[in-house]
Amino acid sequence: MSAPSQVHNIAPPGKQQEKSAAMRRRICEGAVSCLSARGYHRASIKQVVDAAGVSLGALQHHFPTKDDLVEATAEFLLSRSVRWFQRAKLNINKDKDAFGAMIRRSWREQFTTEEYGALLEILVAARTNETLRKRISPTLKNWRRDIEIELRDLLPANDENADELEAILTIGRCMMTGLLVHDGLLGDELRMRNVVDAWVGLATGSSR
Amino acid sequence: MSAPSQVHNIAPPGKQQEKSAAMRRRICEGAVSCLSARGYHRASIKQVVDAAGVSLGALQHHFPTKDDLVEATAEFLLSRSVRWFQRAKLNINKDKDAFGAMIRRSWREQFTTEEYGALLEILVAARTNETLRKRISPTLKNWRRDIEIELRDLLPANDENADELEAILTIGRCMMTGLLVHDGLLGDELRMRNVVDAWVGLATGSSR
DNA sequence: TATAAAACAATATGATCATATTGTTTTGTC
DNA sequence: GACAAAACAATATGATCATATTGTTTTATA
Repeated sequence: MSAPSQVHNIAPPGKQQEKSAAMRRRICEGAVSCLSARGYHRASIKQVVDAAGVSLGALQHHFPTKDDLVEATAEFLLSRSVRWFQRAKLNINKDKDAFGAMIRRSWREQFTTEEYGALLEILVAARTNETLRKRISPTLKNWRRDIEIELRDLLPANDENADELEAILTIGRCMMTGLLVHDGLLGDELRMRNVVDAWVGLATGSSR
Repeated sequence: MSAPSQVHNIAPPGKQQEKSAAMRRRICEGAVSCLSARGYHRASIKQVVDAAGVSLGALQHHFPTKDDLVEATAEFLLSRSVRWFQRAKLNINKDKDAFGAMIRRSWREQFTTEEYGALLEILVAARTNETLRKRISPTLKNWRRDIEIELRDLLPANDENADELEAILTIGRCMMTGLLVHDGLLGDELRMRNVVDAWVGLATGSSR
């Protein structure tokens, strides 16, 4: 039962671990640009290798299967997204229309990006890939929870129903995702911005 | 300038054309089930051939390339969707909450179906496939226009702004699409229904 | 500094992909 | 019923895919 050497396992952040983490980040970034530019079904391991500028062996060492890579990329993207919301919240003027300002800013800086394009590819691919779906579901739930924690108090206090507040946040998130799928395809960016504005109006009840 | 034989081109709907149309429909239906079950990147021509129970040669005769097949499948799905809305509108009680009833029904019978799953795959694939995107964009625009025509007069007459009405319809459509991507993945159907209900509440202003 | 494991690299493999090719049957028109 | 075109069918081809295999270098610990 005694394990005296385990104390060494706690914090030896040697060169190897740093390099390893940097390599994993680099590969995930390559996967992101591949996924967003070419889509899931054309983002091959070979393409990721070329985009990241690493060898196939290196990628395989860190991510033995494609599902491993995609899962890691999803976690990479979702944790970055949470950090974005945490940082963005600090810069928001909480007095007037904090919620609207945050939604509009997240549309610009979160949804209409390469990163979210890659995430969309992963999410849609996971719909028809049970293995992948099971692997990213917990991460996805945590992401949703963490973001809702950040956004919750930006809406005017609603004593009616906590569920309604959560529904509003879900509608916004899903609406912007669908906007990318439907109208992003047609490329009418002005129209999309107007729709986002209209949603902010409805959600904050500015139209009475 | 005289073209006496052209009169024959107007309506010779012989056996061949009927068979051809039936075959195309059959292949598209096979493509739909493949796309929704396996996703775009795993829905190969071979899989479609097996699902539709036709030969590879037959498929190739009607759809020489995969893009041809996918484009035809998109048109097949979108025209069926428009017909659904036209039919559904006839059965709606126009007096009380016609809009909400229609949205809820379309969620059940349009969005949470194999057909919409297939369409979602095509739409997302088109985001990263310029050729496909250009081919289905016109059809997609017509679909949106036709559906908005059907839904427009179900909302309480809004004299404020015609754009706002269009925005509400867009938000609903995009929200339900995003709901499938985000929450459909997690499989919480009750939650999704609640979100749709919450949206109906917001859109029709029942929460004041 | 010896040694084992981690990290990276290059090439090989078998499966699957979209599509080309070639052949056969069915249909419409004269 | 001859004949051309449309419709369908079977097999072939080259590319690309994910991953297996094998070899080399770097790092950490003893």
